[in-house]
Amino acid sequence: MIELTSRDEEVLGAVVTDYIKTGEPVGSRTIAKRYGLKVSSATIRNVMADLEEMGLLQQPHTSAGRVPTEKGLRFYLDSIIQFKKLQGQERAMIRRAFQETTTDFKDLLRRTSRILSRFCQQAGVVLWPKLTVTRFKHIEFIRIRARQILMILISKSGLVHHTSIDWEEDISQDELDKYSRYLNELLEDIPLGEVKERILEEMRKEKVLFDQLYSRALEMTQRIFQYSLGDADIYIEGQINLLKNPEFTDVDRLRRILEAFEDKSRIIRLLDMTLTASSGVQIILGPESDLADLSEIGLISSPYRRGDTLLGVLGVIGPLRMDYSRIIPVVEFTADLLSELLEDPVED
Amino acid sequence: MIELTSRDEEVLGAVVTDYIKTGEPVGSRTIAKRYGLKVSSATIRNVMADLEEMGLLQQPHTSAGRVPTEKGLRFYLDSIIQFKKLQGQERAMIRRAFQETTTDFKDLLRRTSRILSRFCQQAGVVLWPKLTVTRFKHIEFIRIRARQILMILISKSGLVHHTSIDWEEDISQDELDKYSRYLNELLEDIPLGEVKERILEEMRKEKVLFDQLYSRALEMTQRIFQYSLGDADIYIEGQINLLKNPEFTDVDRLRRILEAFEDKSRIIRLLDMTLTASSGVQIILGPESDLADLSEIGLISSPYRRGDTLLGVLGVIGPLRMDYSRIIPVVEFTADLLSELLEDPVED
DNA sequence: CGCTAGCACTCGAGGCGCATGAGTGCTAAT
DNA sequence: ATTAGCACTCATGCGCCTCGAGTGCTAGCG
Repeated sequence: MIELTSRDEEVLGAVVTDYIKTGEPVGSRTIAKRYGLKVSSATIRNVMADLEEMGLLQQPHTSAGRVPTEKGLRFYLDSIIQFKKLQGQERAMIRRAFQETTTDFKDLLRRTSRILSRFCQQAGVVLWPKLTVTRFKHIEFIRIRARQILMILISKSGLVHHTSIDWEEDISQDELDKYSRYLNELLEDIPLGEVKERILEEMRKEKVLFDQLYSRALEMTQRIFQYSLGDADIYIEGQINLLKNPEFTDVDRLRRILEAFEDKSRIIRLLDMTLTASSGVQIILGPESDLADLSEIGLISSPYRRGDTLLGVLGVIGPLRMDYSRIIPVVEFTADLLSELLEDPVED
Repeated sequence: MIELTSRDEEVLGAVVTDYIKTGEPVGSRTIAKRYGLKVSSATIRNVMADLEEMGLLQQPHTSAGRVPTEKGLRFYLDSIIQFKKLQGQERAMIRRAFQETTTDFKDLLRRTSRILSRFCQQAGVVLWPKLTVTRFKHIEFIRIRARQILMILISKSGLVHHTSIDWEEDISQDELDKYSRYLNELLEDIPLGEVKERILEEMRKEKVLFDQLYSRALEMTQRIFQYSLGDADIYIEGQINLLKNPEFTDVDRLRRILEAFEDKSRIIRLLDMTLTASSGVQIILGPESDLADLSEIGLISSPYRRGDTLLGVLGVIGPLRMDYSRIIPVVEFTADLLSELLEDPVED
């Protein structure tokens, strides 16, 4: 563990703050003048030399100012940072942005992502919960044409999921309706994660009991649950904001990053890392993530929930140099707000 | 109408071809040497001077080669261009890309968009058809909680659309089921575009006939159809490919364009322009579109259909300087392929 | 009369040198 | 321990120059 005197911390804090603001290496004079330290620039220089030795700062070249290293940034985030409290006005703005709210779940998440991106001027991201955490509400089979069946699954919270499947034999709509009724009863209120087991269990019973009348229904459901559920998905919005960061004027660098976004599984893994941790805002700096091509970005994230169950994670992705002191409160507030919106008004 | 000698056309064609390939202004020598014209560079120079006078070419600065103007490009596209025939191999590749096909409609369109972007190394775009062209198949109301109802609408082709609405009074699921049954019968096989009228008509009847039993169902449906349907949507994929074009290394320019993409209604309008024209590949050059911020891009598009009905438009968006001779066949082929995939295998 | 060879001219791109100044590290004095 | 002072470093920007790709024009050729 690193031990710093309070002056060291002040200096490190000042360097990070200034660097975040300007994007330029910070010199000793600037700090002595602008950050209310009661010492001369020469002293600052000595301190900075120490910090450099500790690996918290670095010099792009000999005659330039200092820039925080990733380690220095991490230390700043862990120990020194002071948040800008969110103004009532800003809170109101975010709240208002949520106002024109559809009741559609996916829309809500996408909008959240957009709000994050707009308020932080970076890319906003929302991890869409695995379906498995929600409870079964309703299932419906619809015969689209011969041997093609559309299945619609609705969760208790109003999430709609649909897949169409090809089935070997043609099944009439009447028959399918029977299946629906049967399954709706069978699966009532079961968490979607447990449906598979429930079905298996039932299949064993059925085989013996009433002559496989519904075994086809069970098999069908089984097959559907096999694939399409399970996997999480994400919404990334406002990637264009990343273009505004001077660090990404280099097109090649930017492209590498956006290409990494293309492959969403990477980002999902990144977000998953923060999902395990029970709560609060988390920050992952690219280099810590061990994910190639993501080394130049940072993620500020917070889980959101409905009542007691963790649903997913939302956050902001930007360059390592971003205004953490402002974005962190925004992310936190947004997560709270979203959780609040998801709270069932009346549960019955 | 412009009249050109065949040599003029050859020269113009060569300039455009070379410019498209290299992105650099083209000099007279290059053309004389590389494009099999049997005349000297001096002659070419004279021809080019003529073409410039006609507004088909222009010079970035006095001592540079020529670059086609938008007018020149248009002329080239209308009269001179020769398509590279799509190799059987390429066809096979595109076909294969479609292979791993979900039966989900939206997925299919999104994938199409991605395929276009990948094969043309530009942004792919697919206009998602207005729901109104398809026919009614099934409707279902589900009570999510008190006073919140989820409506699911399924079209004959397996398209799923859902919205949730807040209703003033609480309605029991049993009651809602009645509505569903009633409406399913009432609206059977009606084009979604005509549902509104059908409902209005029915409302008039109902009011008199059986005591407004279903008037609530009608009103509900009415309200839903009011909003959420009707509007088209698009999938744009592979915007990152645009970064590869040297004309977009200038970040500001790129940002303007991507911001224009953000506001999808603009692009929709652009695509709509080509939807009216009954068929075949169409090309719109940015400056012709009268849409601000889109002046630096070109669109190559083709409608796709199911059987006889036009469903939507797909295409490729890129800089004005792109490889039309290759992209046009790709777009055409893809549109055909998609139409083919959408063809109902067995209609019943 | 159309084509071409030749030539003078234009002008952007890129390389070089130099001055500038922000910033450093070190040393000696307080 | 802090600071003033100084010599040193090096990226940046500017002016200058050269180079060469490309042009337009003119005169001569078939």
